[in-house]
Amino acid sequence: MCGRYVSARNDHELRLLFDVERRVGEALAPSYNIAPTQHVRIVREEADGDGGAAVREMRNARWGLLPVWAKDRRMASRLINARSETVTDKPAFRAAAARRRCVLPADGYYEWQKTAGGKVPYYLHGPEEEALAFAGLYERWADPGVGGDDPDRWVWTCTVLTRPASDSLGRIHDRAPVVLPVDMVGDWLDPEATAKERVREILDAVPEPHLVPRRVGGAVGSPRNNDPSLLAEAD
DNA sequence: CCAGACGTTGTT
DNA sequence: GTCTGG
DNA sequence: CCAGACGTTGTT
DNA sequence: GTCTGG
Repeated sequence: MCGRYVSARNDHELRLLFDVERRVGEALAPSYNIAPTQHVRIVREEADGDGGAAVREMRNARWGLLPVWAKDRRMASRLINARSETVTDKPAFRAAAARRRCVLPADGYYEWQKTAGGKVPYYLHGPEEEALAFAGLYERWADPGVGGDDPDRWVWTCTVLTRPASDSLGRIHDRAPVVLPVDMVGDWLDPEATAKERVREILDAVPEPHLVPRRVGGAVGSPRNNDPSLLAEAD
């Protein structure tokens, strides 16, 4: 699965990598230890009302989806992942699966392998440390505790899709994030693709990612630790 | 009809 | 919001 | 995901 | 043990 990840490139590099036309909101610092509920960068497309090309934008969102009906923020930390097998049907996700798909730019993610001796953290990353595109969903949640004219009323939230882990990754953990190949990002973000069958078709076409595991130190456990040394191989 | 859930992971 | 369970 | 808290009363 | 916060 994916409960902690790394997105260490700056806004400028991500804009180039993901063909982002506009940046909405303030730049976000790179992070080597993103935890649920924190702000992350997402890439999405805003449909052009006149049938023209959609505008691809990058903005910030909180990690942990809040469906429109959530009464408060507490649900978010349990909706950090959505199973790709059922995402088009589950009440919490299906509206977003049809109309609010996004990508979460990443470099890799952390996974804790359960062993007899305890939990062992790994960092899983792309070959050649290439950038990854996690398939995600987002929502705009109206905070009932904030007045109707306050811009803080609208909270953008997001979640990462998961899938069964491939055999090699399965030795560490049985679920993995859905990683989109570069040439599938456009399909995933297309706001015109709203049919459940089309969304399923795209997901079913995502190939198994080739990710490289690296054992890392225990410091990654605390979200307060956040620097490049977290990625270093442990002995 | 209204009330209550709506999710994932992991562990048992 | 929408579905399920009572 | 892991880490860290987990409570009340009353007073400032 | 279980929930909340990051």
